[in-house]
Amino acid sequence: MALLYPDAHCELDFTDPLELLVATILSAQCTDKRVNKVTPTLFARYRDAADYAGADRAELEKIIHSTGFYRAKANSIIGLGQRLCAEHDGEVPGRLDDLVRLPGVGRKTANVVLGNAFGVPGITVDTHFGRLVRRFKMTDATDPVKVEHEIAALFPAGDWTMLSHRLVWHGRRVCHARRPACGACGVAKLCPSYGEGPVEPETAEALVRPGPFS
DNA sequence: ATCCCGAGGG
DNA sequence: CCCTCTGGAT
Repeated sequence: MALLYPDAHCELDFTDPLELLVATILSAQCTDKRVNKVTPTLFARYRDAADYAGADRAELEKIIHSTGFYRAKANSIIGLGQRLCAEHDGEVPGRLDDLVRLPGVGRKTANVVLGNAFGVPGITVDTHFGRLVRRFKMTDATDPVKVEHEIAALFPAGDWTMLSHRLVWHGRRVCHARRPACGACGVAKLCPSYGEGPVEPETAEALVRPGPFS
């Protein structure tokens, strides 16, 4: 597949596994700009897993407050530090099984870390990606695992980490949730949702209508 | 299925 | 004012 947006990039450009992991936890239900605003302070204050493990809860919450869900995120991050120290020698594990068991780390976060910090090609299905896929009717599934399999079948030997970045970017900047910019979309003509305005995945017709990949 | 939570856009 | 934001845990 042609690269639709050559300038697509990951705003959270961290190569350090721990920083990337923490930043990704913060990014839950939160825009990247707001995450980027707190990470300099955060990473200056806490440098390794032990720092997070022994963090003062109130202080940590204050630093990450503006990212929303600060209580749950602080819990996750402190618990994360403790678990890394107790079970992983203070290092971020590079295996999916281990990552997903960490507090505050789900499938999406784990895949981001694997792909970007460990170079493991993986598909990252997030809210943007999911919406885009449903609109494009690559699948009618909301199950991330099923979506990942569909994507894998469409792009067999590609760089899935970069592919995820590009499609996430596309979902964010073009295929908006509320009012998609179909005029700026390179694949609008291939999209079954195009021409009838915004079509939400819940609309049964959109799921039944034949598409280019069905 | 529901909760967690603040910020920014239309 | 209402919706959405690179989710995860219960």
